[in-house]
Amino acid sequence: MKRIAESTVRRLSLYLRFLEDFEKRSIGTISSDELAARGSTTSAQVRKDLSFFGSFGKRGLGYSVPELLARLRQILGLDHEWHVVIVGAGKIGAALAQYRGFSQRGFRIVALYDSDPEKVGRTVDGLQIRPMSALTAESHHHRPDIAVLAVPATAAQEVADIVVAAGVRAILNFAPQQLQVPDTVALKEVNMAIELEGLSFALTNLRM
Amino acid sequence: MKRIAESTVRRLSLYLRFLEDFEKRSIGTISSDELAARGSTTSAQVRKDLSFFGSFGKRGLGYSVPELLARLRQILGLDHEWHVVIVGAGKIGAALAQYRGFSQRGFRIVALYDSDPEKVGRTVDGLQIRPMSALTAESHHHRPDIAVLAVPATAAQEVADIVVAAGVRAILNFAPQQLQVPDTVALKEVNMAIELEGLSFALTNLRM
DNA sequence: ACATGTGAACTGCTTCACAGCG
DNA sequence: CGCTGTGAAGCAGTTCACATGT
Repeated sequence: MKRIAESTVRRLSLYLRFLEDFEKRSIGTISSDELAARGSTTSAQVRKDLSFFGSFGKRGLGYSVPELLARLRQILGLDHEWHVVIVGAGKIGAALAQYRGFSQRGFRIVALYDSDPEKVGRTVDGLQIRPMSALTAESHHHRPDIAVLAVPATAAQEVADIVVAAGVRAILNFAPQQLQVPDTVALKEVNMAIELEGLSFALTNLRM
Repeated sequence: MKRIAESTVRRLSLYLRFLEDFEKRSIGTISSDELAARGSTTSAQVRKDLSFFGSFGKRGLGYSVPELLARLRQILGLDHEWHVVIVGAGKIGAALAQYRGFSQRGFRIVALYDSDPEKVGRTVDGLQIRPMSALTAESHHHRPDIAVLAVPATAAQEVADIVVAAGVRAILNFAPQQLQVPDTVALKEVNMAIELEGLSFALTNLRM
């Protein structure tokens, strides 16, 4: 299979959301034009994105909403449950643990870790915070697929090494620190300060 | 001035961080090669990125760390303070309000709003939560440049319209909802569920 | 001699435009 | 006839390679 651009995958996620909405409104068929209008893209882009994975539409008619929905879930790997561990039970880690959007799409949070003895043992949304030192051993049982890092920048690389050694194959990093991981591990960085700086740049350079 | 790619701006933010680190370690001069090694990019990329804004280096030598630092701050618009309002004082909004990374770079949080009367009046990190209904009037006083939205998806567009009408010219949106704003307003979307789905895709399609 | 700054080549994503099929 | 699926064209971002300046 050909390599798929990250931008394409992002759009597939968006199409999935729009289709869920169309399904809720009992719309059975949708054209690439209508899907495009909902995101801010073009019908050609929609068709091209989907064409990497097969031919799901009917010429002259469009796409069956339930069928395309099922296909997209399958393509994105959302047709089964993923096990997620969150490392760092500070404000952000705790907020993520409680975020409904995750469980809703089959991301099951199997454990929450923190190295601070003060926090260990407390409960967040029905999940007891476990000591960081237990992560490796408990991973044999939980078999996490994805680790979400919400730790201080200074600890991030060390934690990343630990979760990778524990068998995690994907990392979502909220720590403001560029991580190094083997290229067998998928990595996404979310850096709120960098987003704000992008806005600062836009404010400084766009207008005025 | 030529249009600058978003990817370029992101890298400038990274260079800024690396330079701060070099400065802390009292390194006075740095080559594009050394900067590139720190991010995961190439020296040509570093030089090209900087070349959009001028010639800051000395041939045969490299870049002066303090000088390039000052230039980057200026380019990114970080040489003065921005006023930020946060809308939504739930878990994520509260976590953002307390996040040190913002104030550290000159983003001053001037107000925190919520429409829930239960939350209004409480204090988060020294900031009293104000009722959403007060946003427009208080904006005459606070003059916010940037709004951070941490509200439910269903409220996001309505809130965006309100803050735009109140004079905000940049929005950082954490709500899982694609926003429509006039093209005079800069917009960044942070969607954690979409990042996770990108990892799910990678796990499903990379290996196996 | 060495590292920058930059046109030129290249790579890859997006848009176009139309043939193909229901 | 309408809308998909897709090669081809167009465009934007990255990499190359070297002339230039210190």
